Amino acid sequence: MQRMTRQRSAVTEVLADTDDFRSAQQLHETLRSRGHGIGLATVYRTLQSLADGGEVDVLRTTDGEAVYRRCARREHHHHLICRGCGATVEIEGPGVEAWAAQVGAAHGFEDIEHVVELWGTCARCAARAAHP
Amino acid sequence: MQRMTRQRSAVTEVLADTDDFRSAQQLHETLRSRGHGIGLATVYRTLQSLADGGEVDVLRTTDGEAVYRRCARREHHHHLICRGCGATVEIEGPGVEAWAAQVGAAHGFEDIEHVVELWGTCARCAARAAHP
DNA sequence: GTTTGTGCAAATATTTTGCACTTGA
DNA sequence: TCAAGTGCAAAATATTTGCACAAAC
Repeated sequence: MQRMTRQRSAVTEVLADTDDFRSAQQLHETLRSRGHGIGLATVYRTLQSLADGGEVDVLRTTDGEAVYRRCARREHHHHLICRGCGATVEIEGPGVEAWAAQVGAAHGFEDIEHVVELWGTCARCAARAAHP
Repeated sequence: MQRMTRQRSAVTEVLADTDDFRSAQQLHETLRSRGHGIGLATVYRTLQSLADGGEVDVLRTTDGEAVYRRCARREHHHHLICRGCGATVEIEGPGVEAWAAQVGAAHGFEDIEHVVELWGTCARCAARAAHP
């Protein structure tokens, strides 16, 4: 129930080529520029399916756009992301998982999920901003 | 440079009446139902201005909608939010601030900002889901 | 009286969906 | 074969913006 199509492999290939979080639109542009004919809707559908399968991480930028990334670790983890270029570092929050579950339970909440992400400006982008 | 209009006070009043995160659309509906004639655009503009002034907290739901809430504490803090009804509990992450700044700096990032939010289903919503 | 705020409608932007057509297994 | 995937255009959402008008100070 998951066919390997030309489009699906093109998407995973592009995702494999970068370490950064990218929006569906950006990925679509990249795909087109590499000569793959692919519809924007298909990019969205594929990303959603990859996300459902846990093959990519999804998160929201501060202005609500969804960004995607294939992640090295399959276990749940967190990121430090550059607002300027999307460069990403996988990080781990010591004890975050346990803390989240415990705090949630303490207030009678179920199905706890936590969002822990760090945003900043990476050294390169900071330098570029300093002397443009 | 910040006039107190009928609309602005209506918005802050509604925000004062709830402890939960609410979307601009929900707030607009509430306002209309209370008889305040107010445009949706004005609700958005007012919320943005309140957020800029640090008078309300803004965050994004998993599906990208912005939700707003007037918060008890002015200092930066975190929340445990019910996906069902928006009920919110203010929480504190012991050492989160320091941890975020330190991790960011360790990777050469500047202007570090962190997003730490817990989402779950509150007891009431869980019960409602169990026997509808 | 001037400047800021508002309403409405139109513009943006992002993501989803209906449907006829392709294609992979 | 034939269910699952795709493209395109249209729809649905969420939010922003231009502009004429109203209101606050």
